[in-house]
Amino acid sequence: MRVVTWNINSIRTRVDQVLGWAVANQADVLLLQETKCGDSDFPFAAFEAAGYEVAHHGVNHWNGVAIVSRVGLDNPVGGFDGHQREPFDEPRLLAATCGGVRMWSVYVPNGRELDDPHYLYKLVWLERLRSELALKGAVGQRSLVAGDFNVAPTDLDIYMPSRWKKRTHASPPERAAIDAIIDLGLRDVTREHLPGAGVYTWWNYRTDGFAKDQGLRLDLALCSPAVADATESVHVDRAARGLERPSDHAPLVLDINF
DNA sequence: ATGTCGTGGACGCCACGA
Repeated sequence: MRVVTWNINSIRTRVDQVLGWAVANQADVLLLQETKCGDSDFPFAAFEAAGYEVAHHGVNHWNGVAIVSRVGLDNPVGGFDGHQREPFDEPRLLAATCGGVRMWSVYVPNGRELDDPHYLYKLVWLERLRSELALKGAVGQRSLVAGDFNVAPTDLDIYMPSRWKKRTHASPPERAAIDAIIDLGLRDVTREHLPGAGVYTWWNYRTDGFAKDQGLRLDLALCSPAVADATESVHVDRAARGLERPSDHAPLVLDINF
C-alpha cells in the first residue's frame, strides 16, 4: 500500500497536477493539507472518476485537509474530539480508516513569529493533537499520523540551522511538542529510512529555495509500531516540486506492506 | 528586510496568510 502526505497549497489550483501525480505514481492513499476550500468547492468528481473515495474537512479558503483513498475510506472524523474542539475549530485535522490503518491528515498552525499569539496557538494545538492521539489509542493500533507539522524536528532537517535560530519551525518548544507526540510511542519513519541530512519536503517560493536546495523537513509521517514495522521504504518525490506551478511542498511517499 | 505564491473582496489592486 502506497500512502502519500502532501501539502498541495490549494486543490482547486492543482487538481489536475495532484490527481495526475496520484495516478502516475499509483498512490493508494493521499493525505492532503491546505486544500484551501470549503467542502462544497472540493473537486470530488475528478477523484471519484479516477477510482478514489474522498473525505474533506474544509470551511473557507484557509487550511482544509482531505483523505483520498482507493483502498477503502471508513469512519471519517474531522477535527478534535468532543470538548477539545473549541475554540480550536479550524479545519486542520481529519481522520479515516483506509486499508486497515487509522490515518490522520494533519495541518499544524504555522506560528508566524515567535512573539505572535499564533505561535502559542501552535503549541497548544500540538498538545491537543497529542492528547487526541492518546485518547484514540493510536499507538496500540495500526496508525499513521502524517501531514505538514510546520516544525523541523532537528537541525539535520534544515539547510542552514543558524538562519532559523530566531524563527518559528525550529524553536525548542515546538520541537518539544513534536517529541511529546513521538513519545506516545510513534515513530518518525522518514528519519528511520533516510537518516542523513538534506531530506527536505518544503522549499520557500520567495527565495527560490528549491533551485538552491534550501529546504526544510516539515512534513512528517509518524507511525505506530505496527505500521512502522511494515514500512518498507520512504522517499520524497522532489520531482513534483519542480513541476510547473508547484506547491511549495513535495509529496512524502511511504510504501507499507503488512 | 526582502522575495513568491494563493485566495477573496470589489477588483483591475489590495489585504492577508504561508
